[in-house]
Amino acid sequence: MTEVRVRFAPSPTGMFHVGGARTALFNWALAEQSGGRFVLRIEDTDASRNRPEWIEGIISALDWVGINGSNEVFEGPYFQSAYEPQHREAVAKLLADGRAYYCDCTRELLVARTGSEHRGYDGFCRDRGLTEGAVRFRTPDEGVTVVHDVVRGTVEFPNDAQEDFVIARTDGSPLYVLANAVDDITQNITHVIRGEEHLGNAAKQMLLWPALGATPPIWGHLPVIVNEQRKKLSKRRDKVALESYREEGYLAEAMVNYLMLLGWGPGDDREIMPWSEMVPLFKVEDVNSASAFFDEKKLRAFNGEYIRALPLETFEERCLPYLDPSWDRELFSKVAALAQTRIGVLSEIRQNVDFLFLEEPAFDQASWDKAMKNSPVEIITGYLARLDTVSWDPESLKQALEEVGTAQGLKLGKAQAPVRVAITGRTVGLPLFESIEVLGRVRTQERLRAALARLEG
RNA sequence: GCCCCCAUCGUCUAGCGGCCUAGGACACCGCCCUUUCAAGGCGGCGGCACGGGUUCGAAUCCCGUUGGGGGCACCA
Repeated sequence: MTEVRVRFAPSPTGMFHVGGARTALFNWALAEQSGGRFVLRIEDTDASRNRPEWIEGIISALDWVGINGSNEVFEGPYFQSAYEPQHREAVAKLLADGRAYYCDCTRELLVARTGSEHRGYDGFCRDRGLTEGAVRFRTPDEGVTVVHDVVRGTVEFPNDAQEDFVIARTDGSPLYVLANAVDDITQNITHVIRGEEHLGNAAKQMLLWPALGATPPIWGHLPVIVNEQRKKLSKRRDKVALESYREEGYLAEAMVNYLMLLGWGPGDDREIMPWSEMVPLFKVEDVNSASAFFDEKKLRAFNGEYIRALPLETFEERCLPYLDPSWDRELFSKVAALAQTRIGVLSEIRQNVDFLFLEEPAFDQASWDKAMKNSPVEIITGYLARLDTVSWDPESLKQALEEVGTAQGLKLGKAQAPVRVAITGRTVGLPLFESIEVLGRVRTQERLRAALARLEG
């Protein structure tokens, strides 16, 4: 069998998004498992909508999920704009072969003639023998065009519903369907695995490939990823940029794992699985043909798993970007392990440990009110009284508060609340006595006194 | 309007004619553990859209209905 050559062909018209990442990953898995090639082709032929930073974004996002040139499977990136001569050549060939013809009908003229916005082109210029204008591909009038799709099976398109579509503008510049097919042909692509929105293009390209003297590739159209309204993820409405997830503190490994499971499963009951184990198991044929909802809750759960699996030191390093540079690294190290089981996204590290570094804990009134319900003054005063002499370890610190609580008829669960808020500013957080131990005697006393003042003030 | 795709718990999926009393995961709800919150353990809730066939037998095959979605540019 010939080498598998897949491609991923994004157009740089915005932030790179999760749907694109999944498509890329599926292609990447295919190439990697077969020892084939993954071709990255940037489809930058719409200059008005392209921006260099979007191209940069695509490359760095792919790199983040593990798709990059350090693996020999990777080929490119190629830029579609560089191949315009070939595209024009193909148009010329189609024209010369009589497979395409010039057309000078304007949109308005066409609508006027057919009496409908939706009837499509009527073939008016087919035999007018024009020598300039837009170029249309002559489609068959009867029969069906069959697309054999690895995820959907046999899909038939009636030819009478297929208009003679435009392959080059009046100014001679080639259009997407044509350029895309030409590039796939010249780059020897064997499998075109892309989003479902291209299924209609496959019907056109199924006609184009043979007309250009090539055997059509194996097609595979992946289901779209949808939002809670079951609509295709949109850059406008939805949080789709891979970069934003990365910034929030999602680990690439978790994102990759989650994305692969959107429409595909390894077949057994496992879900958390490293890339290396998914690759040999992946089959496009097994990809679900129904659209899939992007569930950030589940992504977050996956991310939590991956965060907890990190060696402590690695975890600390990964947290650094979310902490102030001025914050003492050693101090952070003392509580990092306690925080590791408590966050689902790296950025959440901050609210867990900030009390250690801030001059004054970040109080919010609601937490304060909630915690200062049961004899807070007595508790804090009582605890303060013991802090001068108590042995400074979690167990002793706990015992001391327990006793103070008992004196007020409160169990530890209740008694710790005012102290916790006084110390950390929050009602939930890391284990209290470990936190106090790390904070230190002096700062702890200061905070308790400050809380007292606030209670009495 | 035309073309096309899709349909298993709320969500992602397993299932590819009998192993299904439909399995797992996330979410949700209990309980245990417990200094809060997590993590962990145990348990629970919850689904084959509907109607016809085919078959000894259908979540699995066929048809229809309904419901979702994608596409119909001299964009990509």
